[in-house]
Amino acid sequence: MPNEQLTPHTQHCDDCPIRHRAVCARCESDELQALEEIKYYRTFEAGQTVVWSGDQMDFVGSVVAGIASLTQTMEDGRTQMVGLLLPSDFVGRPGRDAAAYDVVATTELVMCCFRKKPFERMMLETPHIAQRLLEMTLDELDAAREWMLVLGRKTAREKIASLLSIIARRDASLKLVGSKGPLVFDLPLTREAMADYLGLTLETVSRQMSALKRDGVIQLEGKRHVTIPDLRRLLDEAGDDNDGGMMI
Amino acid sequence: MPNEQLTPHTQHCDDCPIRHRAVCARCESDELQALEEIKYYRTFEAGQTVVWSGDQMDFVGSVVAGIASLTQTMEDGRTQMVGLLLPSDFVGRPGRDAAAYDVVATTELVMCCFRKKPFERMMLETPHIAQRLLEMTLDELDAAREWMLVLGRKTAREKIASLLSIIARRDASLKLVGSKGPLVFDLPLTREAMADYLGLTLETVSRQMSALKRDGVIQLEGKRHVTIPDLRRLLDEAGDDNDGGMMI
DNA sequence: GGGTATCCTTGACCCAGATCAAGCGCGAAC
DNA sequence: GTTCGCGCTTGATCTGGGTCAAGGATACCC
Repeated sequence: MPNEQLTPHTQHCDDCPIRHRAVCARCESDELQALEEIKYYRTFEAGQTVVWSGDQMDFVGSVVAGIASLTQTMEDGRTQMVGLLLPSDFVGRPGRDAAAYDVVATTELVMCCFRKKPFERMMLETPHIAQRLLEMTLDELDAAREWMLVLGRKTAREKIASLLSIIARRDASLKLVGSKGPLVFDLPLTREAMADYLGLTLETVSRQMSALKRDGVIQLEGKRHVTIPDLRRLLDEAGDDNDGGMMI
Repeated sequence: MPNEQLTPHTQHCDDCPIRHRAVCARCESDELQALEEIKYYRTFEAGQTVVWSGDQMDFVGSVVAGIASLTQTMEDGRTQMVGLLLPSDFVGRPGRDAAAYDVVATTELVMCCFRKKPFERMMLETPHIAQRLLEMTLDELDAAREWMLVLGRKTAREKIASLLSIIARRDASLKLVGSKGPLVFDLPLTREAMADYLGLTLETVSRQMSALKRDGVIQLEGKRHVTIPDLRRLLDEAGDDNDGGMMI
């Protein structure tokens, strides 16, 4: 049963929801047209694997709607999520054949894919694409490094608060909500996925979520619906010196 | 008292030791000449800070010799190293004014700096530079993600083994040593710096180094001089499924 | 209605690594 | 020589988060 919100975007770049944020953000209309010729859409259900680490990848692409995760696994089964892919994020690496990570659809997912070879050719000819990809990759590198601080030095409580504030912020930015008033959103991750992202066990995630609820930092309805009455407070709990200015 | 090895490289790009690996790797000779006009060298002593997080940065540049570290600090003093910058690695982000991290010289350090504004202008005109920077940034992103697995899921012993194998490998690649025979190198990091990189305390680092020595995985002369009799063994200890093929 | 599967919570206990503390080795300064 | 300081090691103890185990809540299916 395909979600109504997810199906309409399978046509023209002009009315694509990620038009101004994805790799194609800087493209002129003729460049878009060229992209349109090598693109195709794919959808995945929650839980489906998009690519397996080590597999041949003959496409790269953008997340149009939904959330995917990038995961690394050790032989003994320990796993670490190394990236959360939100709408407009880029998947795959031009110039590389095999996928370096497992990519899994965390929610229902729509991707705009480009055949790899033609895309690589276009990158050489179209500076606008390479420029935008560089910018996005630098942003991701910053995010990865911020996450290294979370993984290496923060307590379980701070880790949870960090994750919640990241999700709250990007949610507010998508909904274009001002920074005033309580933030409300649905957690797109299971407790286990949160644990994999934070380098914790799911039991610890559950306990700390309960603790933050008990202390009034968050409110929970059901297991997934979260209200943040005071973002400032949450950011303090996360240990961020950051003032929470929506810097997107 | 400047080190003999470090001074000679302050002249022409042609005999620069990182000519074929740095941002300039793909540049033609005319492009190099343009770069040469906006470049200057700076040297730092071990322990000196190159830039403070948040400070205005009016240059970007490459590490020519020595090692620098990228560090993030929380208000309460907890610190996490988020990158180890080796010769040819790039420092700074085009299009950003303020430094996002502290950059500290871990050993004596030589940097080839470019004035930021002219460099940014060149990047737009010279695809070879932007292309190479993209490639390097993607590599760094992979390294950061590999490190997220280390920080999030590995034990102290595995963390130490992971760090040693990274240093051993890049050292072998610089010295162009074959993968046969024991690897020998000097640790460029104090125990405290290792701890900051690995998300551990320096006591734990010390204990695990002693344990790896006791178990014959490494040999130590003094505190810094390390011999790896069997790289395969070290990689097993690191929990890497990786077969250690020198992929540089 | 009952069965069962998934996701989550909570409790009891344990252990890897943090913390606190003492002391070693060695080079530099005097 | 002695003293100092720094980087490191090692021991004793503590504790945050892991592990093991037992349910609870909700949804779906028969």
